[in-house]
Amino acid sequence: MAYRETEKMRNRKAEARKRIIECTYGCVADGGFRSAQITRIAACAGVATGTIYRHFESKEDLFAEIFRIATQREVDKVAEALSAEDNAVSRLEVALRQFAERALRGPVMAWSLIAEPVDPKVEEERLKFRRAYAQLFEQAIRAGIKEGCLPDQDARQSSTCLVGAIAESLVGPLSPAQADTAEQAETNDHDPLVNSIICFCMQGLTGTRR
Amino acid sequence: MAYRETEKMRNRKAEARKRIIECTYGCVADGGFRSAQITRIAACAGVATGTIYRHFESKEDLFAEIFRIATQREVDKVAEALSAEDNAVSRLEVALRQFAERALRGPVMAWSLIAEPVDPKVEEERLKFRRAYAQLFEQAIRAGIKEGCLPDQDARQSSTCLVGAIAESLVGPLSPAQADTAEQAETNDHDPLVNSIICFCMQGLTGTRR
DNA sequence: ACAAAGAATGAATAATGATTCACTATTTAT
DNA sequence: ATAAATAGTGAATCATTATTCATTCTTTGT
Repeated sequence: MAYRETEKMRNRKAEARKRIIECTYGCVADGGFRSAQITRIAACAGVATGTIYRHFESKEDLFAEIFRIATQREVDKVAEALSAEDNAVSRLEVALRQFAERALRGPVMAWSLIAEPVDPKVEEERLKFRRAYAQLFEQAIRAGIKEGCLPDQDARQSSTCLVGAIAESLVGPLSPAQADTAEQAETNDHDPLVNSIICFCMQGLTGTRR
Repeated sequence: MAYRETEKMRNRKAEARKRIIECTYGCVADGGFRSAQITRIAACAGVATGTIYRHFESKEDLFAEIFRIATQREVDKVAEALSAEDNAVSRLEVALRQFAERALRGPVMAWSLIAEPVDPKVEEERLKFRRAYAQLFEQAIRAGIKEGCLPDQDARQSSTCLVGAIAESLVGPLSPAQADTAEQAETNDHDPLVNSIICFCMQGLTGTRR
C-alpha cells in the first residue's frame, strides 16, 4: 500500500468543504438559490466544478445543507429569545423583534428561506424549518393563553400570521429593488419599520392597543 | 393585391388568442408559472408552439398579460368590497374575507401572484399589483383613522402585514402538499381558518378584541 | 525514487425548454 | 383558377446549467 488518508489531508479537505459551504451561503445570501450556480460557487471557492461533487452528492444536497445551517441560526436566535424568564407576551415581543431585525438585515436570505421555490430535498428542509418556527411561536402563544396574558385563539394560525406579516414586510421591499435602496441596510436602523410590524403583530395576538 | 384581413379572420385569430390565454391561465392556476411551458400551453390550446409566437412577442409578454388579467380580477373584487356604504372597519373586514376566501379557493394562483419568482416584465406587473392592493387597503385604513374607528398607525405597513398574514396562511399549506389535501377545496368551507385569520388581522388593525 | 491511492480538474455531455424559420396551408380578391 | 398575402407548423437551433469522467496532479509509504 502507499497512500493512506492522513490528518493533513483530512484537514485540507475539511477546509475545502467549509469554503464551498461559505461561498454557497454567500451566493444565496446575495441572490437566492437561483443565483447560486455550481460554476459560480466553484469559482468563488477557488476549486473546479468537479470538486464540488467530491464533497457533495449533488447541488440539491449542497443546498439542503446550506439551508439547514442558515435555518438553524435563525431558529436558535428565536428559541433563545423565547426561553427568557418573563411572561409569554414579553418573550414573544422580543422574539418577534429578533426575527424581524435579523430578516431585515439579510432580506435575500430571509426570502430564500421563507419563499423561494426550491428542489424537493431543500423543500423538505424548509418544512422542518417552518415546523420548528411554528412550534416555537405556537408553544409560546399556548403558554400565553394558559398564563392568561393572551386571549384564547388558534395558536397555530396566529403563528402563521406572525411569520407572514413579517415575511411580507421584507419580501415586498426586497423583490424588485434590492440594490437600489438596500445598500443603506448596514448603517440604517430599521426601528420605525420594525416597531410598526411588532405593533401590528402584538395587537393581532393580544387584541389590545399598544 | 389579394389577401386582406377580414372580419372572419380577425375573429378566428382572436379566438385562438383567447384560447391561448385561457390555457395559460389554467396552467398557472394549476402549477404556477414554472409549470406553464410553451409546449404544454400549445398542446392545451391545440396549436403549434410557433403559433404562440404569432400572438405574443415572447413567453414573458404572454405571462405579463396573464398576470394582468388574473390580478385585475382580484383587485376588482377587493375594490368592490371596499366601496360599500359602511364604516371603514366593516368594509375592511369584508374585503379581507373576500381576499382570503378567493385565495384559498385558488391557492396556486394566489401563490403565483404573490410570491412565485418571475421574469422582470412579469415582476413589473406584480409591482403594480402590489401597489394597487396596498393602495386599496391603505386608503381604507386611512379612512378608518379619520373616521375614528381605527387607531393611528402606519397605514402602508399595516396593509403589508394584512397581505402577508393572509398570503402565508395559504402559501404554507400549499407549497409542499397541494394535491394531498387540496382536492377537498371545492366542497370544504374554510370558515374556521378564514375566521382565525380575519380575527388576527382585525385585532392587528384595531387593537381591540373581537 | 517509485508506485499505489486518492484528489482535483474542466472540457465534454446531457437535459431542459424557449425561440426561430423554412416550409405548408389557408384565405382573399381578381 | 390564380396569385398575393398572411397564418400555422414543428423540427431544428440556441442557451443555460447540472453532472460526468478521462486525465493530470498530489500525497504517502516503502
